[in-house]
Amino acid sequence: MRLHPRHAWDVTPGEAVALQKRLAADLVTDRPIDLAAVRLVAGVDVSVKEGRSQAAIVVSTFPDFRVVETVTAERPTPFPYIPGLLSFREGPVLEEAFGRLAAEPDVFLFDGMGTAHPRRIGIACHMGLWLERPTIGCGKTRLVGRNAPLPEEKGAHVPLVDRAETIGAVVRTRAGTHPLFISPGHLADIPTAVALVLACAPKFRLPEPIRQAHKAAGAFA
DNA sequence: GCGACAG
DNA sequence: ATCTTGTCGC
Repeated sequence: MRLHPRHAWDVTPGEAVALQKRLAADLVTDRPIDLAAVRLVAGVDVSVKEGRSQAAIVVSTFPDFRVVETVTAERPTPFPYIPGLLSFREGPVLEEAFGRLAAEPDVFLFDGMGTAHPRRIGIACHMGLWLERPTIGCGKTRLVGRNAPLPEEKGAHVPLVDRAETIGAVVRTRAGTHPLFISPGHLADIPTAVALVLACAPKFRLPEPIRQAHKAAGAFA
């Protein structure tokens, strides 16, 4: 895919925070995804083994999830894990993997946050700027925000709120399991992000594209 | 100063 | 994220 890099990744944590504040102003997080037009969805994930970061992007058809393309990339892990700065740890290897992608997915699902972030720019937002295509953040645990009790039934969702701002939604993709923290990345909005994630998780807690990417990322020794 | 803290 | 076997439950 053609990428649109906005800066180099070799920065200090302090510089990373400054970059996030500048980039956040360019995000579009109130645009509905045209769900009826979605034909291809991509799942994005990174695993780390012995100081090496391994990225996988798996593109599949929607809504039947048949894999049409898988790309991977691997390189030394360049940045420590610091809550709020995940992009700077996983961005470089993802950039390399995106560059190898031939397909042009209609939407990308990320393992991590979108706007549900202290500065409203999680990894799904950040890479969305590189892709200039709709992206969605799918966190397995909370980074920031509070929410009202979530009903037990599959499909239930409540707003995720931080500093009086609704930044995403807590979503029950499956009864009897922990919910997902969903938020728009770039070129998306909360309602359609939630709807797409639910459509991508007909059977398991995690959306199918992310399950496929997770499997691919951890599967190349 | 004391907690919280995506992957 | 990763270290790690068997085991409880649908």
